[in-house]
Amino acid sequence: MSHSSEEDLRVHLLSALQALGVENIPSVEPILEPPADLKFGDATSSVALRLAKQLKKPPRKIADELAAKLAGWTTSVAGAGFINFDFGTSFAGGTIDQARSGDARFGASGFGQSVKFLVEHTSANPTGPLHIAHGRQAAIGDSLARILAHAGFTVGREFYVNDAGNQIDNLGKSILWRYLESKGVTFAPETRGLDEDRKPRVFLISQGPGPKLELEEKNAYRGDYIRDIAKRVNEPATVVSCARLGLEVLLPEIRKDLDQFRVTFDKWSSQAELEASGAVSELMETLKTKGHIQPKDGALWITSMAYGDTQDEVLVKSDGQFTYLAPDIAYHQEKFARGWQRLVDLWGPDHHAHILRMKTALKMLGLPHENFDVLIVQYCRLLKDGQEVKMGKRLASYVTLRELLEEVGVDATRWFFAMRKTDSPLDFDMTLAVKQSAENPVYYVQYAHARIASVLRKGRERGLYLGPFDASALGPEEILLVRHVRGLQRAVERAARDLDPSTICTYAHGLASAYQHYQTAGKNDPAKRILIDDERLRRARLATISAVKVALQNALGLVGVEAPDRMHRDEEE
RNA sequence: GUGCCCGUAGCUCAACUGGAUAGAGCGUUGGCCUCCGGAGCCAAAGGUUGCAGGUUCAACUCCUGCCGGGCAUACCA
Repeated sequence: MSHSSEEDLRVHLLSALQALGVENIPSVEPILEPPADLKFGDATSSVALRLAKQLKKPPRKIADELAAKLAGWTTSVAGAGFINFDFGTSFAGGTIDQARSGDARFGASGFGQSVKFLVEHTSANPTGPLHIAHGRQAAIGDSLARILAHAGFTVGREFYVNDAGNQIDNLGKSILWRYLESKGVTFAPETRGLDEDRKPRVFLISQGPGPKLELEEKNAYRGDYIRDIAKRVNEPATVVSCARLGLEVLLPEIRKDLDQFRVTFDKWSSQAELEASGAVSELMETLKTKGHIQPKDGALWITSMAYGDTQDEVLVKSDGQFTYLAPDIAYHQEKFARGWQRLVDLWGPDHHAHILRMKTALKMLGLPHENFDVLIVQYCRLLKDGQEVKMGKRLASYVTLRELLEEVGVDATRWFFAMRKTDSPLDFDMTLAVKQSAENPVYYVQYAHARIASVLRKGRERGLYLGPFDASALGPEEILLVRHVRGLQRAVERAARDLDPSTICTYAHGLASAYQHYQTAGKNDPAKRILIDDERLRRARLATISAVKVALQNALGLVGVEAPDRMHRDEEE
């Protein structure tokens, strides 16, 4: 019982291996692993399987020999030759203490070694309200930042504001268009030339006297919010002044939505400011000096193909304007310059092809491109009444994040977005989420937390003692639960390593399920009730479930979901 | 054409980077509330992990080749 840590076991196991005459131990690592199933024990080793060839003995025989040399440890040999270790009740008791005293920090880890890790996400064009695809990016990006921080990284969260470029010009034109309309100016469509798809380009042209405005129809923002902003336009109205007004109105709205969604940022980086600082021009000079720029057809291209990219791309258009790529490269260069050691961006699937381009550009600049990752957050299909709702910023009808939150709530929305791997498309069935909200998986986890809170509450109401406990009173059912609790740290580390918040959802659901099973067992068997008369057992059980409560609360917190102490079902009909 | 991603139960997805009997939810069928919250639990049914080879003690996982699907391949951002 004196041996309680994995480190101790590892040391013993190593000497046991040497005693068996094993050479080159690194070749059979890992010698200790988490068990495939928690009922097997606290740790497991499959070295015997890997040593069979080297030692020319059957795995089970090797396992038996190893186990015999591990005096003081509770071992069992199972399956093809696995050695399982049971660390006993005092170890479990220690985990409970850690959970209860660690509180919000429980499950944290030194995995990240304080490496400075910057998460850039959402970065929606400030040309309209956030819609569902942005919501998914925000949910995943924010959860990822929370997870990385818990895993021991020093984390920054940044929103890149695309407040320069064509789309801002189109925003200004769209507002001016609606403003002029409200002043009685009429617009007539006019067809001119062909676009890249060989379809006619249609322009809206202002008629009659007064200021002239031409707006390509497909570039027009048409939402009602444009009309609302147009009502606030002051003279003299220009495309530039309208664009500025649009940004002044829309950015705070975006911020407000994200705030309500429990998503916060440390910095809002402005593309316009970046360009004004001269960083983009400097970047162009650097690339030219290094010989990575080539003029073609009046434009300036980055010769990324020479660095293994699949194609070159334009940085400066023939009209002298930057494409989005030039400032974006400068922005990433700046992130490293500000001291961030690892970068992760969350992008929409339409940016897929640009991952390689950005990595190549960073490589050309001599920056650590291997420390730059992009998560493609796949589109989210919104279903309503069994029909797919078409989305798109330039369509008049789409569902905004705000509308979604009003109908479904923050908790369910955040969970739903985080529960799937980022790279897989997601079907969000709104009708189901609203009408049958009780079946949403997030409630299952929250319910487990509320049930624990309820039992603890009952205990207090009856004046029962909830303090220190005797770990030796922990039974197999409690030990199993505690092993689940202890798994939080590992789940956090995995999620951080894979940059995948869904790992936490899977973990939380598993823990909730284990708890529901545990508590329900007491329904059929009074000897298994938590609030049992036997004080020694009762204290140990209350301590166990309060540790489960901490783990559930922290796991939910990592994906931005609240852990309520009470839940009330809305009666239907 | 090229480059990425994906084929696992009727449906939506897991499977802790190569380990033990491939697991959950929804749906279907059958049980469980005088009792710590039934938003729950238990049980049944449902699988040749797209196909064919290969690597090895061990393959959903790695390699090769097919088949099928998705996305991307603008002087837009």
